[in-house]
Amino acid sequence: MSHDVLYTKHALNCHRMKPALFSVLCEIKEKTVSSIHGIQEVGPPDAQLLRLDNMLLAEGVSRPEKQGRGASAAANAATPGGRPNDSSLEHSDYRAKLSQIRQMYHSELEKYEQACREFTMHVTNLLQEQSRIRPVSPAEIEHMVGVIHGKFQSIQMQLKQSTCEAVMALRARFLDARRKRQNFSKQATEVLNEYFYSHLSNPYPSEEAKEELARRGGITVSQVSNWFGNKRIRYKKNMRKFQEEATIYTAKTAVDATEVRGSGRQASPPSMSHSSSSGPFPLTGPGDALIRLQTLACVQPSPRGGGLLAQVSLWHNPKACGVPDPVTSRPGAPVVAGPRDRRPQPHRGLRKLS
DNA sequence: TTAGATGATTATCG
DNA sequence: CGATAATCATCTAA
Repeated sequence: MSHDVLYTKHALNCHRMKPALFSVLCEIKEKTVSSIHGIQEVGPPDAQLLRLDNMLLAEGVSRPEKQGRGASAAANAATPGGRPNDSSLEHSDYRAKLSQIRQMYHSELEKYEQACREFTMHVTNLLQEQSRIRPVSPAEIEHMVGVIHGKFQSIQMQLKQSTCEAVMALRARFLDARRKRQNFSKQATEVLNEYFYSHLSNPYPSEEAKEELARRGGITVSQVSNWFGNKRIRYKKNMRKFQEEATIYTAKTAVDATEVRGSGRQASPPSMSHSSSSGPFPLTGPGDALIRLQTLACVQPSPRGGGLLAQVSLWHNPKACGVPDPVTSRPGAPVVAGPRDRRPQPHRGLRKLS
């Protein structure tokens, strides 16, 4: 059958009317060429594609499949605070999964490019073949190639899109700090509680105090802020739960004070290199004793409502002492929406990758 | 295995 | 912007 094709083609090429046919085709083409040029839809500016490319590059999914075997393992230092802060194990897990994604991405990309090349070649050959029968300008071939590349590029964009989503999910999975929360060290909680209970009347450390606490506890300043935020709210929520802790730490500071005052200093306060004007920490204010009295007042069983002392203002908020009001608080009440409108919160995790 | 403790995040307010 | 209140997700002791 291919003989037939070859034969007809050959016959056509040698036909005596061929030049005439060719010129007619040229004429028709001349009329329709404007419409071809009209289809100049070559491309959206591709801001989206650019963003995807940038992100893939930033995540290390694109080009350089770095093979840093051997030397990279030793380069894992401790956090500035002190503890080793693990992360090498999960980090390797993360990198393994990222590498998997990258492999998939590259193999798919390679497949697409291969297919694109083959298809382009095929079409080009076809057009060149036809150019002997009908007029086909190089610009037209160029245009066809451009169209093909555009199509394949849109396919690649889908690939990049899904790869980006996979990487984002991976990042969210591993980088969400809540997923690998670690309790603070004894030292850190000690330092924080010490400050909190010796400043019960105003447990709002200044920025410098936060830095100092962070340094002494081996944690970050924002962790100090988080801790104080949590502590204030939870202490206020029910103070009876913290009574024991309070007595422990207030007693501790009291003992420390007497020790320091009595024998010069035998138990050296943890390295106060920071002898600024305000000193390490301000001494206990006169209001703290009162607060402790409030605590004790709340602790008393006092079966009917909180004690009278419980109404004294605590920090900024004049209400709420440890004992929840039996009238207004309904532990078993149907919590449909709660006092705060929590929306469905779609896609927890895609935040925070700037 | 589970309930409570706890560090971090989110939404909202001044 | 920092504080608060609620909530999430993990850790830990029983």
